[in-house]
Parts: sequence; structure tokens; C-alpha cells
Amino acid sequence: MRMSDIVARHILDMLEEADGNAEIRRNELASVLGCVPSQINYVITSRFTPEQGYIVESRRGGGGYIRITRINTTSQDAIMHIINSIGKRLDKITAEVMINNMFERSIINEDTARLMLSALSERVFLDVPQQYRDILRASIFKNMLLTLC
Amino acid sequence: MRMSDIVARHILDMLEEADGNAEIRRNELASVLGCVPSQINYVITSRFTPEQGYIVESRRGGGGYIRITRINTTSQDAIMHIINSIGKRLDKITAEVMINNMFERSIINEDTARLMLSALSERVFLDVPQQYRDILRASIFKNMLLTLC
DNA sequence: TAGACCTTGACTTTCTTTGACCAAAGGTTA
DNA sequence: TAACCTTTGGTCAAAGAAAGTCAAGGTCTA
Repeated sequence: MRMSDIVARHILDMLEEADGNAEIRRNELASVLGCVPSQINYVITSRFTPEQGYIVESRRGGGGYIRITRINTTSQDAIMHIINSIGKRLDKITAEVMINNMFERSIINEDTARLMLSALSERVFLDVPQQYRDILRASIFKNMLLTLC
Repeated sequence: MRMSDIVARHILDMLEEADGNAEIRRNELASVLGCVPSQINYVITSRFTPEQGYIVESRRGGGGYIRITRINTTSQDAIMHIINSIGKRLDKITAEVMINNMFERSIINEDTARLMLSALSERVFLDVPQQYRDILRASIFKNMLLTLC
């Protein structure tokens, strides 16, 4: 296993344990893991970038640190927002628009979008009396969205 | 026997042993088999293409690798088999068993499993009269499975 | 014997590791 | 409080470790 993988794994573990917020001391971590301090910087700049969903802050001098924070929250917030915007009923067209929208905003991937669309398609509700369809659709959709958080 | 056949044979053996997933180190394999490294590339691009049912990923630099994965065509068959085994009704327990089973057989990944479970959970059908629940569940499940083929 | 397929090696690109040197923040002391 | 020292982290470039590309030449086969 690469040194960089070991460092990344360690940071990921810390983030996991501390709920998305890890504070490390560069030199200490380097000596614990047996690498050169700048290796830590390398790993951070290559794998904990804002594009990958992390915020990194640091401070030099006595009591210095590097703090890495995971910003999962944006898409989670977006999903919660969508769930809250769904009332007791949801028609097929609106559901499709919502799913497409989420896909375009990269909140969900293509597979997930297709799976959700199939679970909400009109075909599913052929045996369901008209007045219940939209209620059911809202319920299924919300339940699926909840698992994405 | 041609060198390219030897290389292909070796990769095939690795895939067989490791259940459709082989990770090779190009230079190492080349020296073990006694060929030039780019020979490996030649074999991969000519015989392990997506059209032939393989996915190839690689990474350069220290600790680099080439990973070859066989696309599981039997998983499509398995899904069709499952769809056909579902009748007009499907109770929650059976659905859960089926999904777990597919996950364990690596036919679906964890995200997909969770999403499907959420769409079929009892919570979804609270407003649905008892006698319709299992009919609906069967319908939703079959529709979702179809998109996975 | 032409075209398809195979082999080889020089050169390129990408990712990782390391270490020397720099910069900032905190602490001490004159 | 200014000057200096100590403790941290930051930057960068060089070297190393793989894999990728490509073109030239070799073989085989219909």
C-alpha cells in the first residue's frame, strides 16, 4: 500500500470518528505514520480538495494544526429541502422534473435517477385507483430520498 | 504459443482465480512472463475491451496498477430470473430477502439495495389498504429491477 | 502477397516521495 | 516593546516509480 494511501486512510478514519471534522498536527502525524511531513501536504492537496468536498484550514507556530472538514452537507441539505417541498401528493410530471433536476445538479447519479424514475413511473400504479396514485408516489419518493441523506 | 496468447492466458487465469477481478502491475508481469511492458498494453487493448466484456482501470506513478474486471453478464440473467419469479404479489419480508440476496451476490451495490429497500418498506404503504400492498410492492420491485438490466 | 496481427523499444505522461528552504505564530528576554 | 528564538506548517523542485503511446518492423494467413 502506498504511503499516500495510508495517510489518506488515516485522515478518513479521523473524519469518520469525529463526524466530518479532523484536526491533525502535521509533524506528529508524519512521525506516527513514518513519513516525511510534506507527504501530509501532498495527500491533502491531492485528495482533500474543495472539489472533493473538503475544507482545509491550518495554522503555523506553537499549537499549530491542520483542520480538515468534510462538506457533505450541501447535497444533504438540498435533499432535505426537496423532501420538505413535497406535500402529501406528487404527480408523475413533477417527480420526473425533480429527479432530472437532482441529476443535473449532481446530487444523484444516473443509476440512482433511473432507479427512482422507474419506481415512480405510471406503469407501477396501474392497479391503484386514480385518487391514491399521487399520494403513494409522494410517499415512495420521500422514502427513497431519505436513504440518500 | 504467441507471447500475446501467454499474456492473455495469464490474465484470464487471474480473473478466474479472483472471481472476475484481476489487478496487475504491468512491469512486474512483463518481467515474469518475459516480455516487454507495452506488450501487456497491446494484449489488453486488443483482447480485454468493453465490447468483449471487460472494464479496465489503471493508475500511473508509484504503486500504480492495471485493474481488469470482467463484466458480469450472468447478473443480467439473474435479474431476469428474479423478475420472472415474482408473481402478482410480493410481501415485505420476501422482498427484503431478495434484495439482500442480490447484494450478497454482488448483483447490486449497497446504494441500490438501500434505495430499493426504502421504496418497498412498509412505511411507504401506510395509506394503502392492506389487500393492495403486496400487489403494489411487486409492481414497483419489478419495474426497478427492469432498469437494472 | 496484402492485410491483419504481433513485438519491441524509445519517448511521454502521471503520480509519489523526499528534502531543502521559507513563512508565520507564539514565547522569552533585554 | 523590540529583538530573537522556537515551534509549527507551507512550498517547490528534483528524483523516482509506474503506466501510456506510437511508430517501425516482423510474422502469419487467407
